[in-house]
Amino acid sequence: MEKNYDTHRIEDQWYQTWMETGAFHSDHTQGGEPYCVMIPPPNVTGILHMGHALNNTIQDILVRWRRMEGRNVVWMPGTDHAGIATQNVVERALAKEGKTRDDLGRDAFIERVWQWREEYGGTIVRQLKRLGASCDWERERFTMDEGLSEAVAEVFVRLYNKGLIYRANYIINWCPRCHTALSDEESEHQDCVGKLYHIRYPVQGGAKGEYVVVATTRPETLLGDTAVAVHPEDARYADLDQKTIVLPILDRELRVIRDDYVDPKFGTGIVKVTPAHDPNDFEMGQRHSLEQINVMNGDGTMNEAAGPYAGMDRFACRKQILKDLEAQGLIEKIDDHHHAVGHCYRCDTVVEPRLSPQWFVKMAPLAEPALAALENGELNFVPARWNKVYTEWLSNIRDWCISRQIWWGHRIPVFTCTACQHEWAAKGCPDLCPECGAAELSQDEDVLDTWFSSWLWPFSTFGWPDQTEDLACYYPTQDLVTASEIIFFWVARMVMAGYEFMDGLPFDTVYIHGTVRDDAGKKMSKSLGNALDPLDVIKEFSADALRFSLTMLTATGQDVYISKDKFEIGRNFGTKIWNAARFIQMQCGDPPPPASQDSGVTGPDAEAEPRDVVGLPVLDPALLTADDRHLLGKLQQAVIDCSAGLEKYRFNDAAHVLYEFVWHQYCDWYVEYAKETLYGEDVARRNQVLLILHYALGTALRLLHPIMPFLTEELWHAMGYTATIDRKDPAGFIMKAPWPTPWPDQQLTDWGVDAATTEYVERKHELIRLGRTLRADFGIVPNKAIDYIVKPHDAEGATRLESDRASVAALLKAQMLTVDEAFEPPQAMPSSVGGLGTLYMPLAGLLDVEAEVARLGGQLEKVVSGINQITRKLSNRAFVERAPEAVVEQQRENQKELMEKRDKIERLIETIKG
RNA sequence: GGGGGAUUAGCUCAGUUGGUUAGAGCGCCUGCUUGACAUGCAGGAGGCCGGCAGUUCGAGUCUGCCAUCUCCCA
Repeated sequence: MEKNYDTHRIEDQWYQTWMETGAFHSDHTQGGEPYCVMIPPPNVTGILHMGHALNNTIQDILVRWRRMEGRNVVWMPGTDHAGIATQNVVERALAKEGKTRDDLGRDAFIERVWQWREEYGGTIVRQLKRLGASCDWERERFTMDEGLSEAVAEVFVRLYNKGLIYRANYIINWCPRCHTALSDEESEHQDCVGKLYHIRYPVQGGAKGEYVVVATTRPETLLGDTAVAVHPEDARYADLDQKTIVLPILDRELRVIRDDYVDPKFGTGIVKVTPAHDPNDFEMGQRHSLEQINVMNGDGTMNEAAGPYAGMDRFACRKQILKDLEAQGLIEKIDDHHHAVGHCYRCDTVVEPRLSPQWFVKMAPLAEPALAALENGELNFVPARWNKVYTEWLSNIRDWCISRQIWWGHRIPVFTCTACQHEWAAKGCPDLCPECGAAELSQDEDVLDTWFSSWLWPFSTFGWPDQTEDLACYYPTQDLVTASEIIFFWVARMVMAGYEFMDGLPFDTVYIHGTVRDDAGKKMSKSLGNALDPLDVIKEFSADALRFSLTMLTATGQDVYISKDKFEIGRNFGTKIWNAARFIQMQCGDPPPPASQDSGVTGPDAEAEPRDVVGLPVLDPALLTADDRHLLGKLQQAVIDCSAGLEKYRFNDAAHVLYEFVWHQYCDWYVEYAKETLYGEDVARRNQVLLILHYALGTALRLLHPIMPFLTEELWHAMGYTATIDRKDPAGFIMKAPWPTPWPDQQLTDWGVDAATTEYVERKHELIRLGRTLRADFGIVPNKAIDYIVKPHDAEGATRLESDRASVAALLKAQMLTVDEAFEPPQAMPSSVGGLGTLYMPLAGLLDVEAEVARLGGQLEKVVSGINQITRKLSNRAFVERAPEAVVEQQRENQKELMEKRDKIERLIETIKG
């Protein structure tokens, strides 16, 4: 093995091999319980960002883990057509050529978008591959594919015929830049400091100069006012009921209406009503049969109805109108005002509420089963707090505006007969009117919201409306992994579609992960310029490092704060594992492995026997030391804890378990103990230790594979843990190896892995640390050989230590280590008290008595404060009486132990003082 | 305005149903080119667990209020 491993070559090579061998593919003919995950389809215009990296790392962990467990796994990949975003991108490209989409015409423009997609649409998919995502790429889908388009049309026609789709003149969110309606979810509210303009509206027929004051944040909309409103019980304006108001500038006569909507405490308690430009005013207008006057064009300029302002941009108009009102003395005052303003989620333009004919889906009937799914426990969010968010939204659901005034997307399949005006929905391209048989038909010009195809993703991707065998096999899927931002956009709607069209929910668990932020807590975004490009991180650190670091740092559902140096965690860990493996291989004396022809990546010698690290290791209990047993116990615990972490979606816990086991238990302690044996003469012992080293490494590699797929696959082969020499044989892939399971208790008992041994080794570690600290405290360089004496506290410790002397001596770099239960220091010497015994470090020359007393005094202080705490508890009668027996007993034991330790330290101090 | 989340070591964060003397990584200090690894090894310092009440034998953990920061919805 090479001293440093070439991450990029290895990662590229393994991904290619996995792809070539179809390792990610499965279908209904494969055995095993199905396990299916639907990728949240990224936008085809998208570029991989850290959010994607986290999202897909988590999915890949789940998928690779379940695959190793023997499940029949499909991870369905694909992209969505991102109607508005993609159209924007292509329009921008056209603009550079000095053209608009209208110059091309609808068909040519769509052709152009497809071209763009062919050329650039694969970017994010390639990036996901760099990350190591084990998607079933043979199944890759696109929401504009023929099959998915058919599903969209099928669904539209069904809902239309059921009466759940309707067209209405309604106030929608209009993006004046994209020239299209947006759904409520696509209009993002941002807090803005605006102005609240208080404007005087003269009263008709009142005293001269009588006026009322209305407050508005959008003065330009007053041109569309058709009434003013007050609260029905607001006595202040009782005299207004018989009067009318004059709209400034246009001199339109306005009715005074009374409506509950008006908050008498806000502003002056009187509001202007603009039914065509405000959702609340629209509803008031409905209730009072008010005229709707649209004063704006689709591009945000004022139209003819705006009179003198026709043709001006809405914001220019606002300025001018204020100027004009000011000139007429009609501005009462202008206050600063904080409010939330809708912005287009694609282009960040201020959204304009606008009256226009749009298509809607009636959501209430669809929401019912989706709500029930949560209540009856069929559906679960992890973490559970998202249950409430989902429930709230569904309980107050509003109809979904699904029409978009753009060209790129699924065209609304509604046709109108020119002859008889019959309107109907149909799949495909009907030739004749079903009513009158005329051939002159027109199709609705609008296209559907992109999410109208995404909400069908869990079944349309398997060929629905055809009842395919794969659909029957994999639907419903199991886990959905996504971010909270799209619970409304996507998750809830998929559940609704599942019940409506598949008679059942599309997945049972929704894991919601946090948002990736920069280390200042800002959401990472391209426009803020704080984005870390995952591809750069992969280049600098490796995909494995990116994945491990993200996993380790992301606590369940919490936001994760990232900066570049965080990825050192994963890189360093990878290096550590590589070197541990390299060390073991060096001990085996295997001839240097030959470079394979194509990749130059090294593998095991063709002559070498494969090493089985999957089956039960054949260990001779008579040859096992306490350290061996301790490690086996720790390995067992790591297997249990790692699986438990994954089961509970606590990926950071799983990562921590593996990090702690590999780095600290395996490398820091076991490998160091092992060196004594490996460099020694006892061949039987040596083989035993090598077997454990290999076995533990092999098991750790399998546990790590879902998080760090590349490094583990490479080492699996380089270490010869596969039965096949051929690196392209899937049977030899770690990704196909079985997931480690705990040994039966009896096995551990047979090996002598028990609590007493584990505790002994923990205490031995403590003793070694004490010895090293003594060294450090007395300025003795680490490699200077010195003597130590241990005085064990009891006979059992004495026996264990005596037979284990060599291992302690080695790790203490001791020239001689004496175990002596009766030891009494002939002179004052540095010492420390541990759980196993008292450790002495004889020093040549005189000891600084005062300094040593102070040092031991420090230790004593800690112990005494511990005793005080426990004693306080135990002397509390209520505690002893009411706390569980086991807890009290534990405290008593701790107290006893600490007191013994205190006594020993005190005696040491006495001795030294002489 | 409604709802959620956060507040623990200098920094970034764990801490699952309340129960050992509260942990990790990074950073910091000291010493090490020890025959896997300086992307490393050994040792060390560093915490009134945001504040105030309450429940309890016992609170970082549960409840209420307050403060600060953040997100979602209107």
